[in-house]
Amino acid sequence: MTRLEDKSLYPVTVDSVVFGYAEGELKVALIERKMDPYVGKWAIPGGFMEGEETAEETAMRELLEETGLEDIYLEQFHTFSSHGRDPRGRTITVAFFALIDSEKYHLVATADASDAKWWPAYQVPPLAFHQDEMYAKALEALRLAIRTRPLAFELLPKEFTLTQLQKLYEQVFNIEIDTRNFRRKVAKMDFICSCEKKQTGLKHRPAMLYRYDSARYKEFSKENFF
Amino acid sequence: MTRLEDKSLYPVTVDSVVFGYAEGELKVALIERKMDPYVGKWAIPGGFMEGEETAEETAMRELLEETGLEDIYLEQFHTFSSHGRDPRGRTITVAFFALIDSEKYHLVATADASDAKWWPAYQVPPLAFHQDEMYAKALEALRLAIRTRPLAFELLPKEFTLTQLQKLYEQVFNIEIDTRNFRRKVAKMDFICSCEKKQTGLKHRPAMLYRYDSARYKEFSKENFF
DNA sequence: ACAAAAGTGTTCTGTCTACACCCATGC
DNA sequence: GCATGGGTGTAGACAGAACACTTTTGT
Repeated sequence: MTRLEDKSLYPVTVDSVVFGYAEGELKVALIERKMDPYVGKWAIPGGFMEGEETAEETAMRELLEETGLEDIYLEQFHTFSSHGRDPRGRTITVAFFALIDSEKYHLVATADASDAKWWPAYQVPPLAFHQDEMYAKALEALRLAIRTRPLAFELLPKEFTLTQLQKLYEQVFNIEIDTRNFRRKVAKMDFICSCEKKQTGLKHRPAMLYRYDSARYKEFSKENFF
Repeated sequence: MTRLEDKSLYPVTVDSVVFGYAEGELKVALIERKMDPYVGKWAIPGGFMEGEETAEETAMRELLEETGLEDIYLEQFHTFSSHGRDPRGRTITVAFFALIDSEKYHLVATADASDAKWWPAYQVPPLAFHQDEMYAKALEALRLAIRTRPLAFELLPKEFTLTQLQKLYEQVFNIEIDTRNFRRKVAKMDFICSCEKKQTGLKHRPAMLYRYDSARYKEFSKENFF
């Protein structure tokens, strides 16, 4: 039986591209690096796998350490093994995207980060570690995920308006959607159901609130979601 | 600057689920293990990343070593980091699926494999290393890839008939397709074009041969392919 | 002439698109 | 009453589903 110790061993890092949605805009959480390499540069949060952790555990730990985010939807989208990404040497990087209702959480810079903030998803600064390709892939993966599965709701509060949902799709896919056609389509999806109450405290006509019902979704089975 | 040597280091393996298509059936290439662990069991071909290889390079090297396959379409679909897959200890496993016209290549068992053969994709034996979950994910990834991108052609010879293409879709998605509707749909895709010649040497009416034109596909841009 | 697979059209139904105005609320 | 965003219907175009017979070749 071959021994694992005889094999090449590699440092493994886990990065998480965290998407949020606030003020009608798709956002991404980036941290400003406190340490070398790339001190002072903006980067996708992440860090080294340690001990017996799985990649998912590393992702959650690093997010908590660097941004204060917790209890967040995570999904793996690619593993990078090319050279030249980290000047200290080659790493294997498992990349995740994450989704969160960013109105609810503000980012807290801790540990390795000197700052952490939400950036507009279509105006990100140049990233450390040549993460620009990773970010582009994350956006693609986000679009695919939201087109094929009911994940848009992870970016919204539990109770949301149809206008919020529509604006979210418009942001994610960078398109304009006709309101009437959109609402007709949503009406057919009976897992998006009315809370039978309205917004309050606004200076205009209040909208009906809706919620996503995951149990009802399971009955419903279509190839494409949006 | 932190040093990479201070970090936890992990053995990395790369596995490739190779799909083929022959005799009107979707197939998968498996190897019979020559060595412990799981000696004599069937497994997805793969092995350890070595030295400065990227994951793609490892995948190609292992495929050549274990099955004799070369020059094959490869695409990453998931990275597994859970415990309990290898009795020797925890590994990080980057998984690929691969596509090949399996009529053209016969498998050759070499190195770590005592045998290598094409199995019907819907009748695979129990797999070593708890790879059953990996195989299920690979099938899902294959379906997604073929639904959204023109990859079916990787499984066919350069020149193919529409009946072959239809049967391939039927196999991959486990559905029946109406011939007339299928052909009408294909007719609209002008990147699937006639070679203006027919099959020869058959004992029945010969079919027109078609080919995939990737240059024309690039013009054509639809969200879903099939 | 027969066996075997190739190839072909029409109708119906449901979904997508385009498009403009009235409604409810706070101030 | 006005500013702000919420909410609604219809007609035409297009795409997907259902369905059965004729054609071409080799033997």
